[in-house]
Amino acid sequence: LDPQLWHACAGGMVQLPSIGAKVVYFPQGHAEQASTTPEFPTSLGPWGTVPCQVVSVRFMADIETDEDFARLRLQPEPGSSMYLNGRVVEEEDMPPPPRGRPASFAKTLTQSDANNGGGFSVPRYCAETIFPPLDYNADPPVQTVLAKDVHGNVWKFRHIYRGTPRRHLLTTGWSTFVNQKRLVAGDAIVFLRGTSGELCVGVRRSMRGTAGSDSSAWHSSITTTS
Amino acid sequence: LDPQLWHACAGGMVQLPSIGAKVVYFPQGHAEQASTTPEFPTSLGPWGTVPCQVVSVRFMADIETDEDFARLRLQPEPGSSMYLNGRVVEEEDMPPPPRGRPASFAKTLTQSDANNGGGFSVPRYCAETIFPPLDYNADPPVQTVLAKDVHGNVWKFRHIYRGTPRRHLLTTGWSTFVNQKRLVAGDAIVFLRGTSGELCVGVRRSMRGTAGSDSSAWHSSITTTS
DNA sequence: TTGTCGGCCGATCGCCGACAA
DNA sequence: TTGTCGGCGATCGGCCGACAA
Repeated sequence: LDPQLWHACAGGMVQLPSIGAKVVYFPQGHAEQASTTPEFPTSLGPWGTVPCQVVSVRFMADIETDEDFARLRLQPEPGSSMYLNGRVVEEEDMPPPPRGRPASFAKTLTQSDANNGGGFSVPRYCAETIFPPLDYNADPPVQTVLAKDVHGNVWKFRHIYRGTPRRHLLTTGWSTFVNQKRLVAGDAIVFLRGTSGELCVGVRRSMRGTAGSDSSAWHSSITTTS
Repeated sequence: LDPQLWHACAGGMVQLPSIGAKVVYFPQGHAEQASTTPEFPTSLGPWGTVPCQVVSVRFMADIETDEDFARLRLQPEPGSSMYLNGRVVEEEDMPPPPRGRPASFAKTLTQSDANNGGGFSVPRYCAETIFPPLDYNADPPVQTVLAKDVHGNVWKFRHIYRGTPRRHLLTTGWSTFVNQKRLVAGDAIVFLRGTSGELCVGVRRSMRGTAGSDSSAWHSSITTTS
């Protein structure tokens, strides 16, 4: 999964430790998610913590909801009571953290965007900087836009520039996308132009609703050490 | 669950032993359904069987597919190696097996029945003997038919007698039923008039399709002794 | 008697510009 | 610049009798 798209969907508040970073693992954070209370070794660190080192980071997304999450593999530090052995673990081939962020744009869906029968009102900035260039000499200016989601599925949208005053809209293909992704007003959509030039699309769901559901409500159990 | 509706859905080929009947249990039959191979006591009866007596029979239906099944509680016979003790087990309050079968009718759905946009062509015999009496003086003769499924849910159908030549049809409400129950051509529908006079409806799905699925492909592991 | 078909009518979907925030 | 609305044309669901198996 493309780390750029992952970060664009996760939002600017989300920061992940790099490979090799020293972190502190709170088993209690995971235990609160478990259905049965697990047993912990008695001698842990202060407040039941485990000093660790990040050995791998995987960017993933829920197959159902597209919800972003990351799987971090941790190696307990030699000094800790949880230290197992010094075996070498595989590192994922991950591009160096991009300095200049790729061109991306996020918009929270309005009622008109989410309503069936409506299209998607594309903010001008998004259409002009993220979407493929549109031939404004045509009447009306129209093109087909292809965008790949986190699973690699390609979605097809009709992008038209029309109305008085003129505005950018996604029409045909949009309602299918909304229905398949089960988007509602308040959810956000992310468009991103990758370094390879291809257009990607992601979703970020609003908080209300799925609390108590299966795959939601995960909170980080890791804190980065200074 | 009404035993009459259960038998109507299961079909005439299905016979269940009565309470108190002597049966032979084949653990191997169940073992083939298990994900892991279970361990059996070494000294079973011939071919690994267990002589038993039926102590309870429960008529049940899958909450998702309406598929009929029965739960039989067995007591190993005192002579068998599996005999545990002589404790009394509860008997379900079950009406005595009805001698004269209640009025019921089953029809395999045609393409026209299962197609969206189509209604359900009611065989004359079913309409005249199972459905509530229709006022043929009205023009057209129309009534609302209510039928209860295995879960107690009530379904509403518009029953009309029309066309040239005249025939009985279910129109409004039918497509909703087909969609909710996910019926396709080849599946069967059962109408039954219970002894209390109320109309019931059940489904019997065709064999092809769900093989390999979760709740299907159960075969009996019990044989009645002579 | 009843399965399938085409006709037809109404409901819904979805594209459009008008307007105003 | 863009969110919402009413209009309206295309499509679809679904009720109908005709016809034939």
